[in-house]
Order: sequence, then structure tokens, then C-alpha cells
Amino acid sequence: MNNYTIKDIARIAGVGVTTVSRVLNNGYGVSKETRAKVMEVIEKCNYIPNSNAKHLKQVTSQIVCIIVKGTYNPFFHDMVVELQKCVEAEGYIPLVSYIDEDENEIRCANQLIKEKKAQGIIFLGGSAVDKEEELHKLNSPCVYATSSASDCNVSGVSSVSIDDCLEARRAVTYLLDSGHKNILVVGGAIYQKDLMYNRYQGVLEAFEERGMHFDKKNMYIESKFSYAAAYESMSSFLKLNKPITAVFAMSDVMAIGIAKCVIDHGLKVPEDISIIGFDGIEQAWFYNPTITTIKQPSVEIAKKSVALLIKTIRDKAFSQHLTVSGKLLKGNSVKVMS
Amino acid sequence: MNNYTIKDIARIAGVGVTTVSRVLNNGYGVSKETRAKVMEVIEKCNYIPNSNAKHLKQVTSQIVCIIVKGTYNPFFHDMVVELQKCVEAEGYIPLVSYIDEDENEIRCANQLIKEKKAQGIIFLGGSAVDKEEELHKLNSPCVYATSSASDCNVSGVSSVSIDDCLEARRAVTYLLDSGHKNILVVGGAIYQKDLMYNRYQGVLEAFEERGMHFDKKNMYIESKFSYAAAYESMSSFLKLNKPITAVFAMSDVMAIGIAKCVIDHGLKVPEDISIIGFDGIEQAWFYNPTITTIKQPSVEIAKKSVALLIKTIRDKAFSQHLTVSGKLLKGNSVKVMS
DNA sequence: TTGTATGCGTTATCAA
DNA sequence: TTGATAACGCATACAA
Repeated sequence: MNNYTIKDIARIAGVGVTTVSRVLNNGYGVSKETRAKVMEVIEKCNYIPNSNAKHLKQVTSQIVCIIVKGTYNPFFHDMVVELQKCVEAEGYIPLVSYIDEDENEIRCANQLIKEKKAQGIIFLGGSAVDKEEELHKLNSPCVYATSSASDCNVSGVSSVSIDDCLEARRAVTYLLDSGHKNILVVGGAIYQKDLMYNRYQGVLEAFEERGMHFDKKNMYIESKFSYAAAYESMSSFLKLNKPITAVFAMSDVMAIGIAKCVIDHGLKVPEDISIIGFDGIEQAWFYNPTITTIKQPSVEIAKKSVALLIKTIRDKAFSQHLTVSGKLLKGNSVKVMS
Repeated sequence: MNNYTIKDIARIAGVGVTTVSRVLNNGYGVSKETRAKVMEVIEKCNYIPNSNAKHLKQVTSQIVCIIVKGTYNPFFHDMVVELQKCVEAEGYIPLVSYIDEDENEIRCANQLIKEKKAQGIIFLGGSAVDKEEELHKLNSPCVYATSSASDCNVSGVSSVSIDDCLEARRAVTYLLDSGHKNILVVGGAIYQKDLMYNRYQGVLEAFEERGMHFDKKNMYIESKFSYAAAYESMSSFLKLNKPITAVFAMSDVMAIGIAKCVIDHGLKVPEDISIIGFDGIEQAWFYNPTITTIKQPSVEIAKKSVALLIKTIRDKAFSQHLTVSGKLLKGNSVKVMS
């Protein structure tokens, strides 16, 4: 394919390289005729500017990066779609980067800021816990979407999230209200101050509120966030023959894996075992039965995240932590006992 | 955060920039002591090379790009995971690029080859039909994974795919063998020589083989590839009250949307309406009931695609088009009548 | 084994 | 409104 450079275009169009650059970047100060002439050559040659050179030299851009941690999370997919829309609506260019679970998102952000001259970062997945120093060094506008950074007191760093503790409590309370007492909880590994930790606290609170005790040893199982892992965890649990009537899964993906496992064991959802999930992804809605879940308001989180980021881009010292409300989405996976 | 350049590192370590460059690129010709000293400074400064500058200057790389067309396709997700593994196993660095449905993948490939000095491209989604000229101009090793490019006679361009016609025929034949006669087919828009076109041909063949006629006008409905779109299409169809006992959906995502729709209408899968899907994604396997489907051998396709690409990188004129076999994965969504 | 100098393709500065 | 030229940070040819 062609390998035209800006110099070639300039030569062919009979103008200077600066003029071509101006045309490309919608810069002003180019006459209509010159612009038309240059555009024609660009089209004809099918010229594509080299973004390496562009970003190497460029000192600013209109780029906002969305860094997604965890290669496959259906909930994040919904979020990415919404975030892109919002970023574009603000006149910025969204740049989505998917990184592995074990990569350092702040390091990645730093690189994108230096190399692409990104004006701000939105983190999806990943946590601001114990990262004050790194974030301080980053010294750039960033927003944690769907996870709270309120404990992280760094200027320029904001967050928009649900109250994980409250929402998990909402889920478990709904099960308790529906007459369930033997409730299994399936979640991820619990680290201090972690998102999973908060959801777990919500479980405890829901029980305590009723003067009941949650038996973590027997009724909490840890699983990875995949259909297959949740299926396996549930399968092992069922072999123990412990009497349960309901499961709270800390993600919808887990909820679906668990539902399938229950069904494969000849039990019925929700007649024998009720299931409530978390996140509110499309797959849960289309599952059979529809999975009752706590919906995170993805559109609202996306809108507010971008709004905060824009504010921070304008005022580097800005910082705000918003909590939005989740919603119990009733499906058909929870049996209400009378 | 730091903004060290290679010059800073060289200065601090008391060596020349070339030496630092050598250390960074695992180049030989650096003494152990010098290397250790340089590495220490790099670590201490947390230095990250600027990839713009790197790629701008670099004339070659070990990068293989995977260009994924269509932002959300669970089947492609499985493929990407496998492809990445294979590329890494060959000692190359996989670089995944997600592009929109309406973007030009060859233009994107061209850019990545120029800017990242990518040695080869794997296309996922997108088609080689009527793109001989563009691919010829691209003049680089590329492989179409999951869609055939056998009609596209360009050296350096290979492909690995199933025989869409044959596999669709396999699906419909299975329905016919199971005693179904009134079969609804749900697929995408059909263009000449397209993947959907081939699957549609398979449908026709399956019917013809039995001396039957497929009534496209009444029994083919077009839908987008999403749960919601398939649900809606099916919902409209059900209102017509046409007698059907089975549905062949040209993707698993569609199959799930259709299944949910059927269930929501108070009908049972497979007792009232049987459903067979296509692709073999995890979600179909975990659905209730498990969706019977035609599984594309993603691991095999990934392995062979990468193998072909490596061959082409070594011999630019190489070109081969492989057809792999799909497999009927029996779930519980098809009723077998006796 | 090591260092110096050049240029990759672009944007930014400055002068015309 | 235009163009010549100097960076941007790095890899590479070549010299030492």
C-alpha cells in the first residue's frame, strides 16, 4: 500500500508541510483554495498520517483514555459502550485500552498520558485502594468508574460508584424478606477495603439487622468470575448436602453459572433454590429464568464519570466521589415464600 | 510521574544512549556489568520507553496484529484468547485492535503495519470478498480467521474457516432428521458470497436433499446479531401464528434471544419449539436448556491461523486456504421426534 | 564492547 | 496566509 508522508503530499500539492499539517488538524489560517487542493491530494493518495510521529511531537490532544481491567466482563462491556458515547458527546476522542487483571493500570495510564498526550483517564475495574502515592505521581485527571476511590485523597482523582455494601445488603435483605434463611453467598476473594469486602460487609449487615448470624465458614464460597468457575464451586458445594434455599452471587456471570449447576443437579430455580445476582447485565435478563439482580446504573455512572473527568481537566485540583443508587431488578429466579 | 528519556537514563548510568537501547532490546554486545548498571537505573527511575519514538524509528518488530471487527461478539472473544496464546507461543507479540463494524479493516491493517511495523495481521470478522485490490496493495502477510478468503486470489493472504454452507446444512439436516419440518431460519442480511449467504445455501441444500422446498418468504427472518434484536424478531414472528416446531439461528446469541422469547410467550424449549444455534459459545452451553449448536473449533482455527501466518511471514508469497470441520454439539434445545 | 551522529514523520515556532 | 526549520525520543549505521 502507499507510503506517502506529509512531505510527499506537500510536494504533490505544491505547498509546504506546515500547510498540510494545518489542513489535517483543521487548523485555521488556510485559504479555501489551498485547503481544497491539499484535501484532493490527500484523498487521491489515500494518505494516512503516522500517529507515532504525530503523538511524538504533539504536546496536547483531545484524547480521553478508558482503561478496562479484566479482558472479559460483560458488565464492563456495557459500561464501555456508554462511556464512549459520553466522551464523544463532550467533544473528546475516546481511546479504549484493555489490560490484563495483573497489569498495573496506573502505569498504563502514565504511558498513555505521555505517549498519546491523553487529557484524562477513566478506570474500569481496578481499585484506588492503597495507591495514593502512585496516583499522586500520575498527577493527571482520572476517574474510577464503578469502584469508589473516596478513601484515596488525591486531588484530580474522582470516582463514581454504587455503595457496594448497601447494595449487597439490599440483595440479601430481599432474600430474607422473601422468607429465605439458609443463604449461600458466592463471591470473589475478600481483601481489606476491597469491593468484594464491602459487598461481604453488606451481607453481614443484612443478617445482623435481623439478629441473625452469617456463618461464613460454611456459607461463603469463593470463586473466580466466570461461568465455569462458579459452576464448579457450586457443584462442590451441592455435594455437601447442606440445606440452602437461596444463593446470593456477587456477579451475574457467577449467578448464571450457579443457576445452570443447580438445574443440572435436577433442582429447580427458583422452586428449590433461589438465586440473586449482581450487576444487571443483559445475559442475566435473557437467562431462563430471568435472574433477579442488583442493577448498577451503567448509563448514570458513565455520564457522571465523564462529567467529573471534564471538570478535572478544566480544574486539575478538582476531586469528587459520587455514590449512585443501584436497583433491585426482579426476575424469576427468587421464590417468595408466604 | 517521571518523564525520563533514554538520554536521562544514559546520563545517570554514565553510558551512551546506544548502550541503553541495547539493554532495552535485549541486544547483544553489552557487558554483564554495564547491563546490570543500566538495568538498575531503569528500575530505579521506573523508566518506560516511549513507544511512539520506538516505532517511528524501528524498521521491524515482532508484532502480530489481531484485528477484531464487531465490538461485541462472544465467539470472537474465545477466538482472541486462543489466538493470543498461539501468537505468544511462536515468540511474537500479539496486539489486539477492536474496530467498529463499519470501519475498513484493511486500512486499519495498513496503518498498524506502517506504524507498529507489524509483521502480519489476523482478521477476525470482516471478509475478503471483493477486496483483492486492497489486499494486493496491502502486500503483507495476513490470515482471515473464521471466514474464508479462498475466492480471493492474492499471494500472502490465507484463511482458516469452517465450510459455512456445509455446517448450516448439518444443523438443518439434524432438525429434519429429528422430525422437524416447519423450520424457521433466523440469520443476518444476506449478501452475495457472504458468510450468511453460504449458511443460507446450506439451509437450501438440506431441504433440497429431501426433495423439500424452503419457503424463504415466510420462513426466513433477518435480525441483527444481538439478544434483544433476535428476541424482537422472534416476537413479531410468533404473532403471525405460523406453525413451526423448530428454529435454526445463525448464531448462538440469536439462539438465546429466540429461546427467551419463546419461553416468555409461554411455550417450552424444546417441547413446543426446538432451537439450534451456531458458533458454540460458552453462554449457549450454560443456557437453560443447553442450546444445541454447531461448534466452530476455535482452538483449531486459532492454531492453524497462526501457523499459516508464520509461514507467510517467512515466505511472503505463501497462501493457503484451510477448511476445518465444525461439530454438532447436542444440548437439550432440540426435541427428537420418533 | 561502547559511543556519536543521523533521521524516522510529524507538529510547533518563528519569520516572511 | 504561508513556509523553512527545529525539535519530539528513539534505533541504527558507523566509528572508535
